[in-house]
Amino acid sequence: MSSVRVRFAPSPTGFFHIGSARTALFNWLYARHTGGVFVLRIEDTDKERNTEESLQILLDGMKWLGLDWDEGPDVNGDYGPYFQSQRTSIYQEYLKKLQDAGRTYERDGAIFFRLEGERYSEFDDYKKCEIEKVRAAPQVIDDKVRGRVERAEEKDFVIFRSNGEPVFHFVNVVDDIAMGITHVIRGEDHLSNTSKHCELFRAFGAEPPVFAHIPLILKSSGPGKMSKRDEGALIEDYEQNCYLPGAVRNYLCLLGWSPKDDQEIMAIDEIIDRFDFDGINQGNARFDEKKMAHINAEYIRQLPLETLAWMVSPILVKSGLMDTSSDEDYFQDVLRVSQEKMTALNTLPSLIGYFFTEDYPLDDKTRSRIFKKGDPVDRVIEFLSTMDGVDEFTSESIDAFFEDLSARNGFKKFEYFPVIRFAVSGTGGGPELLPMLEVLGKDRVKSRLECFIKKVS
RNA sequence: GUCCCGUUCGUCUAGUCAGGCCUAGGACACCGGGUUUUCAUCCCGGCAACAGGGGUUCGAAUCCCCUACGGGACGCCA
Repeated sequence: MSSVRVRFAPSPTGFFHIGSARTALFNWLYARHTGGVFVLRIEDTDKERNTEESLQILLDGMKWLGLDWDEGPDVNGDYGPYFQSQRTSIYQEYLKKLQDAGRTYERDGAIFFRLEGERYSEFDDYKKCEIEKVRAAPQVIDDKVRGRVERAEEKDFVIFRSNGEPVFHFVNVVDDIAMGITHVIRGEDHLSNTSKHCELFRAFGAEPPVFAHIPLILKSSGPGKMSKRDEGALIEDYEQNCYLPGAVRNYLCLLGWSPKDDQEIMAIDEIIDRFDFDGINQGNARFDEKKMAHINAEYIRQLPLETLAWMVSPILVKSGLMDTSSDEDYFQDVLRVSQEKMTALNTLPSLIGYFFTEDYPLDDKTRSRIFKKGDPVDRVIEFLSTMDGVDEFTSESIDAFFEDLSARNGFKKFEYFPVIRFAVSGTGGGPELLPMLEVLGKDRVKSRLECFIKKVS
């Protein structure tokens, strides 16, 4: 039995940031690795930004990534409620403890937390004014990622605003105590807050949890950490763009954590098994959309055909290429020959669209390439006029037919292939030609070739 | 400005804690070749890094110090 309790404590802001998602992921991985409990706590004290919709985006994102929580919204636990907006009485109770201990005072209507130590006054270059400082004892944390970090807080800080609401540092610590959180895994941007939090833990007579400050995700180019405006920063966009959640999750695992051998594509169970603090890096990681796309492509190509089919079907329906009455066997055949060429699901309408419509566009670049030397249409006419001789329309028989044709008239196969591909698909790429022709079927190929001849003549 | 954290190919990283096994490994990207007589797949090859300077040591990517650079925090935001 494990006693580990970790939490992810997002505040709903209307989007699910990739950095938050990775923090959630690392907490989740650690909980699953240790057999501990993963708590989802919603920090919704900022009333302005917290709407029902914002919460939904967050929960959807968590579910999409497969990060299930053991306690939190919709999942009852012994430490609820899990919305900070519903915990005001708990905060009042804890505030009273500090007040009774003489660790608070009021100024300008706000309640401050009083540090212990020698007080003095100093000009603050940052705030450009004289402020009261405190020589407090340094708080030493034994960070699981960074090792020993020592920092002294030097100013009293607000714990309740003048409007009566508690601030982040206060609720965060109180909830961690009240919810029995044992390990706090969060972004490095909180490292400097940790001395504040330790002061509070100690003032409450509680031993601080184990801290692990994970590196931040930096924008792919330019300075600074990833912000919501950067390309690829929002989890909901990946869902929108038909990324596979497992691929996104796999990539996120690799940003700031390493299994230490050269493995990259890993099943989630294996990652859970191998995930631990010593695999977490100290340096920040720069986001790389190309690598993300690469891992997504690997996942797509490994997908079982049935799974691929139900993922792709709505995409094609949406783009108007397919409807519910479409031929299921044909659809599966198309996917079977095309899967190895796929790199992204949202580009599928352009990659395999021609399988589903007779009104496919002819790519200009390919057209000029094919028509550069001589008139290849003759070849199409020739093939069309003799293709009735092919009984079974399979890769093998079509291949044999071309061999035969070549032997008779002296043309090489490659003098037929490009133009025939172009004629039946309008593109210069795609699956291997012969299997593709087989899937399209004799009738479709024949009528497309006829149309093509009319179109280009 | 003050405090905290960091720094290995363009990028993610292995190697650092326990100094010799490192001629520094893998992956993405890029470049070249091949397969596929197509391509956005696949295979092979190539390019490319220990931030700089001082120490310690027989020996330093690895330990120590300094500098530079990067990141973060310094809110009655979270």
